[in-house]
Amino acid sequence: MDERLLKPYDPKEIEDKIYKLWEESGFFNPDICIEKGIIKKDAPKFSIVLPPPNATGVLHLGHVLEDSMQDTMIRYHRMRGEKTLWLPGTDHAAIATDSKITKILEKEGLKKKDIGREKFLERVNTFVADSRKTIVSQLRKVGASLDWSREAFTFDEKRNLAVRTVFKKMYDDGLIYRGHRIVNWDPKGQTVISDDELVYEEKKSKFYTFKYGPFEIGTARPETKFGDKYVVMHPKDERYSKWKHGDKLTVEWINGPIEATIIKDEIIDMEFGTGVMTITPWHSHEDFVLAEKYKLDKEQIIDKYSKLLPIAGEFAGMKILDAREKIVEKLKTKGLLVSIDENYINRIATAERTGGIIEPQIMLQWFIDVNKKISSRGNKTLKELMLEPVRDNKINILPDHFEKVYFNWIENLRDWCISRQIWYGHRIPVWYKNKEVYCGIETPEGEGWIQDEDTLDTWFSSGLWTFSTLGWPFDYAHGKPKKGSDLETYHPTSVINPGYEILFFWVARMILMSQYLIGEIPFKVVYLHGILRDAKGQKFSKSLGNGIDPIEVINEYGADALRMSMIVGIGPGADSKFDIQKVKAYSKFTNKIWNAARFVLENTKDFDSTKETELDEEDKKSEKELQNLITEITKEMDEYKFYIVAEKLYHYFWHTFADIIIERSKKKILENKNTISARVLLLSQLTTLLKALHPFIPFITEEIWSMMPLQKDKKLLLVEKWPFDFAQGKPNDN
RNA sequence: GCGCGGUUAGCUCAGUUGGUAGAGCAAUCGCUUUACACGCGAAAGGUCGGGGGUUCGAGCCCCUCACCGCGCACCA
Repeated sequence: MDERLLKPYDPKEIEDKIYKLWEESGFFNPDICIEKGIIKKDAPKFSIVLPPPNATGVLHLGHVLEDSMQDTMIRYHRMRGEKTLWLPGTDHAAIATDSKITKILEKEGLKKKDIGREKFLERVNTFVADSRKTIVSQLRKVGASLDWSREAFTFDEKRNLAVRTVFKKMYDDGLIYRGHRIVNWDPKGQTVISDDELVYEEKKSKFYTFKYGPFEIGTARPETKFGDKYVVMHPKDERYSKWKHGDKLTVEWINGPIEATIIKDEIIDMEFGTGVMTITPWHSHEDFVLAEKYKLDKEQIIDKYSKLLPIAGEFAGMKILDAREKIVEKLKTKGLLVSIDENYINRIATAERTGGIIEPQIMLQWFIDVNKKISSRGNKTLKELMLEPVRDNKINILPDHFEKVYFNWIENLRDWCISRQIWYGHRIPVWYKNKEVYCGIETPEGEGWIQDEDTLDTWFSSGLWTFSTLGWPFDYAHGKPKKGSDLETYHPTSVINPGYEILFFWVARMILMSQYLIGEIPFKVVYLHGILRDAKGQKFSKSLGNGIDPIEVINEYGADALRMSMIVGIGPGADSKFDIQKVKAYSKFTNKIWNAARFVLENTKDFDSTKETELDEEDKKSEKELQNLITEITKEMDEYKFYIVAEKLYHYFWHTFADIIIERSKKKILENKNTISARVLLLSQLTTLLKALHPFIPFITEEIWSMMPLQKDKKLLLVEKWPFDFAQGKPNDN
């Protein structure tokens, strides 16, 4: 017997070695599989692009969950003999990375502004390069069978070209425009962010009621009220029926009298407060809409640094939070304060990445118009292009109920603000010279052109990921992928497997970009996974200090055990709790497999299974039972029910193969009765089970496979055939 | 306010088209049985959140209530 089996199972000893073996075989690359005759050239294809981890940090357990699922799918399809591509990459994560480096600099006592754009970007690039190396090595540790020859980065040369190309096309189609709109300004990060990057926090705050001429108005933000000169009420509110739309009156306000205008609009909720409000169009989204509707004046009150502007008079230059109480004090002195409600719950918008309190501002920014009809796409809007494939089931979202969530998001979608005032990211490919504006893929010829300072929302480049990774440049002139390119072969991809929290950020944007640019869906199935929490059900976070390094877990229990714990019992879209006990349990399972293999190999040495294959009745029955299981799980694999398959295999291996079949064989061998039948069955079952288990626990199955006394042209288990004959619709005979 | 999940054994969760409730972990009892004590065997544990309905039959379908979680909108 193989010496390796004499020792107890130690994953640490074999996993790195096995991964190297796989990598050296080249079989992660489908081209090599075809070249070496492993996979037929005309085989069906199966492709997944890895959701690129942010190049700001290290892999966490949530990544491992994602990677385990995808690797399981990829390995299953590769074993089915399909042209299987799993494409790796990392994400430059513009804002997240920019703010991370800014924080690191701050610790060194340096300010972004002081070191300048160029130096800053150098720092970022060094950091990102390191981070990417770490991530890549971690992915190997998990056993991810990614085709490293195709590794991409959302901010490398090719992806940058893709970004510029798409930007220009959208610009030429009039989908990208620059304009003054109300946006979410993050004073802390000093950039604009999109609606999706907001996080709302509920906070108890004071709600003030002030006298405003004959009316009483409420506000939680007195510091925005300096320029309020429009009083809005519901046209049907009888309390105010004596006032007509457009009436003017003079009211005493913070810094003296103001001429106010009455506006009647149904936006007002008569039940709320006094049923009267004043508006601040520059710093409130709803007020802005109203101001646009009636063409009202808009005036800026607060600057980019959250300080009051000269309109605030004596308060000018003060930080808004410092000014608030003082303004209230002044109004009180003037006899204009009516009441203060201390128990008001305010929802405050904050920036996801920096935590800064958002100040709505009217600013000149770049947007993508989601409601403009696109002639090259059958006069459909981007909204429609996003909606249709999901509605028409060309794209299947799992679990199903997220389709409703997706529709709900699209219905409420506004134009997408894509410009950011940070330095790290794809530069907007627009140049200015005096009043001339040039948008192009390359820098314009001639002197004096100055490029737009802004960078793009990181999700702009992420949105291109399914196709920017597959053989860009694209045949732009014909709007088609180039012949024989990866794009033609592997797009649309088969599955995308992100967490549901980025359904809008990413999945929707990929559908938008792919539908618009190449007129094709980016993927057929969206298999959403849930959030992985700690054993108590809390989110993993730095502030809680509950992070667990996956590499430490792998070092202790093995990647197989960790992977198994991430698959079993975790259905699509379901949040799950990480419990080290579960990993421990599956490390026992790998140990069990190891020992069962030891028994089988010990009892089948010098045994030629090809000679005599007659099984006795009970062994035939067992063989049939396993075949039934294979048929069952093959169907379930195709239905994305990995969480059930993994459990069934676990259960069969342990409680049927080990507990019944091995025990029965001991008796037969001991009594020297039907020993051939017993041995044949042991080998055949182990062979089938190793294959079926390989997508889930690739390391240990590969290691045992290498010791199996099978035919001479034995391949790596990685590329062995899945034990089901799809042509005949029944399990393979071994 | 609109919408979506969840509530099943002490814990974590499965439960496919409705047909006498399942797994893992934990806990109990007994085992050095020659692959494995990271083991083996045995037993124990649930009125499937409450109420109502459809059905010969409901964890599963319908209605309703409660609690937990999430998304979106409003928030003067």
